[in-house]
Amino acid sequence: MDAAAADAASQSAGSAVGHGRGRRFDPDRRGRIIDAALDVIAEVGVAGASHRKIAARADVPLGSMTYHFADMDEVLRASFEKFADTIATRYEEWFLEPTTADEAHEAVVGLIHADLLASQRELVLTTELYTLAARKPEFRSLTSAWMARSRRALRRFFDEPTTHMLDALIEGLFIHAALDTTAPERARTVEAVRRIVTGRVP
Amino acid sequence: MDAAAADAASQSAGSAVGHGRGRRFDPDRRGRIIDAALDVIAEVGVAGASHRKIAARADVPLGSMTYHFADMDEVLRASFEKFADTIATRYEEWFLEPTTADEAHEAVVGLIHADLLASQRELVLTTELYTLAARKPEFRSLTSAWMARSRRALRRFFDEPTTHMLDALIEGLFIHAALDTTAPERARTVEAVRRIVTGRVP
Amino acid sequence: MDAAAADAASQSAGSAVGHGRGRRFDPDRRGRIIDAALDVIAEVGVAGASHRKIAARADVPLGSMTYHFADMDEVLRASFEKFADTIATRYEEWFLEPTTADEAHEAVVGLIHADLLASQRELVLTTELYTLAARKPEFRSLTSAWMARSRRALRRFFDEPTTHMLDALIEGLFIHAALDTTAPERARTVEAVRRIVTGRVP
Amino acid sequence: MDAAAADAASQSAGSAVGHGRGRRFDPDRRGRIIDAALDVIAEVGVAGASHRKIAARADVPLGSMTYHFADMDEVLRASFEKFADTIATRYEEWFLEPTTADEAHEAVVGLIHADLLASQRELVLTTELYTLAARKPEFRSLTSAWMARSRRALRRFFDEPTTHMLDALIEGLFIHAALDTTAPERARTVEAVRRIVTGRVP
DNA sequence: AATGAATGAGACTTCATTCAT
DNA sequence: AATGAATGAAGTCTCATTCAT
Repeated sequence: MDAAAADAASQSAGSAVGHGRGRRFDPDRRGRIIDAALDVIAEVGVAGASHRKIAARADVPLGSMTYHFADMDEVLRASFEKFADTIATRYEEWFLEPTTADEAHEAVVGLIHADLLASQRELVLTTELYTLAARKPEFRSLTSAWMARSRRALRRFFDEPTTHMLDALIEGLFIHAALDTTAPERARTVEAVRRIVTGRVP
Repeated sequence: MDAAAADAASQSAGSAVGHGRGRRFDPDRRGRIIDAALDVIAEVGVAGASHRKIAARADVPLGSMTYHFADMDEVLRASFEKFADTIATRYEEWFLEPTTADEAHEAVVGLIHADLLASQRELVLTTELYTLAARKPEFRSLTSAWMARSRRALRRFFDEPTTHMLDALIEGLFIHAALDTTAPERARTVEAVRRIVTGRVP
Repeated sequence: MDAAAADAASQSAGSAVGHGRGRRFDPDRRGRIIDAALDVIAEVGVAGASHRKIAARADVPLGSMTYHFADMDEVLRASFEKFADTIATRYEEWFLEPTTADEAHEAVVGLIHADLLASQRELVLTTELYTLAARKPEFRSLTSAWMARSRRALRRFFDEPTTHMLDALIEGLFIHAALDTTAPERARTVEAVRRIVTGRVP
Repeated sequence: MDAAAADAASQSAGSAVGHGRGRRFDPDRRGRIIDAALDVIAEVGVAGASHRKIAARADVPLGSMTYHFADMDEVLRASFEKFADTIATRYEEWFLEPTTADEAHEAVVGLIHADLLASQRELVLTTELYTLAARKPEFRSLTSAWMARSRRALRRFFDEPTTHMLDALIEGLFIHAALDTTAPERARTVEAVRRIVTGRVP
């Protein structure tokens, strides 16, 4: 279907405009390549992603890949930049709603048990990014900035140290929920968050 | 190297004649391939690992790879099995020393700030395994078993729910310490652990 | 199941006899290899057949292949020898029944429209043998002997020249029936045989 | 046809520069690969043919093979398409000359005893194609179309049923002549054709 | 007599990148 | 500015055969 669509497009473009060359104006081709890259990575991993697959998915000529991005690393960087931005934005929006610390507490629990856990795609992309960042320090600016935004969102409700602890706890609960074969218990999440949040004085 | 291995083999064979089914020349070739695979993965990632590279590193013929492992996935599975076992064992040993909850508390903090953080290799291998597990459920038995062993080690000192929370907190602190560009503060780790551990009653 | 069966067999042999070695008495191992080879060739062609596949199908150790047969060509030769013999025998039996030329005429038509056409396996093996014989003269002794037996069966009812013509006609009708996408018409077969058989004088 | 078109294209490209899409360096590379493939198949069979051998024979880089053909099956299909077309064309030309049924009768006999039999290469390629068609229905469109063209050539001289019978007889005589170790007798061929052709009334 | 272990060669295929246009 | 064609390198995997037992 992708191929057929491409054919149809180039043919109709050819007959209508009489230009011979494929699509002339494609203002967001770069953006489409990035979206396609994330799709491909979600499906086959950074390990399995290739110029060809991404180009095919984006319905873009293969030569276009190296035209827009010097090499694969640049594709990865741009893609994960967008991914981290998307998730961080969602995170921020998630914490726009609550107004009290108690509501924020609820929101944190919900974050782990409702939202993120649901999406296989985002779990995979997140761990792929972590792997990249673990290996290549230049990707840590992405993870670092992402964490900073997460904490800023929490900071509205909690003091600075609590924010850090809570952010780490969320991370750990999320990872374990995702990679453990036994389902997490919500009550435990509630309690853990409570301990971090209210444990201020011994 | 081949020569050395062969020598060793023939010697051990010599000492225990008629042992029965011992491999003829290279008794631990499988094991050496696994070690080599972990080295290669640590260096270039699952994405960059290949039969060729692993075989070269293990100093075995290329054909030996698919003789010992049906396909790449089997190599990965065996390698990460060993890796997870190694780390889990170390974790257990780490918690053999403390005898009181307070000492255990210290040990937890030390775990994050002293030991694991130090090793780039282990950070990388851990995230690679997480990525694999995120994508392929069959790898989750590894991560799941690993987590179970970690919790069992903690269980000597803490009740069941606290064990779970603490384990998740450790995970999160570890990940954030590794992927954040700003160094973690030890005091915050101490305090976070304290809140989880002593937060038993509101 | 093949694997399971093999396991079970070797285990029970081991525990009952305490011999350690795999099956001791396997008087018709050669024959089983040949049968397996024909199965494999029918499935994946001479092109796709390999020692490994045949050994696996025969439930025989790989090393057993080169023990019983010097090389692949010998396997092929023995296998097609058996195949040609099987088919020729069936052919002979087919012509044991008719007693008059008219009945033989019927039998010829039935041969093409009922029997051989039905079996995909035999069609495939036949063409594989023809291909082998076309390329390697040493396989022509097989095809030649097969044809001779076919003609001898027909010779009971027809004179020598007619026998040759009829045999060729049967071959051609069979091939065309098999490789044409439009089904053959029985009436035409009947008429063709009639012309060959009764066309003795102009 | 491919070859002709390509030639025309490269010539016109030379005479009318800027024609647009002419291939850059090797206008009929695809065609040359096909020819090489037929050579290789004729020599070592479909079983022995490989990308490497064909590429070497065509003097093109190995990577060029999968660039022009998605996989080996596509190479085979294109090659046998060309082969069947070549032979069918020759067949048609062979029957362009005779004008009477008697001359056609002569031509049929000559076909078997003079022309096709002579060429080991064509015998081999023919049986290889039959083998392919026997196994894979998608190759039967080739054999089927080939037969249809043969019959059309005969149809000029004989009625429809006779055409079918004659075509099958030719096939059978050809196969048997090729795969029998005893040479066929021309007189018998003459007589067989006569019986089919003149056998109209009993 | 028989076989499990082992391996180098080579199978098909995918790939990132170059190049001429 | 943009791209279709092309290719050498490397990918995974299968194979026939050898070898020590």
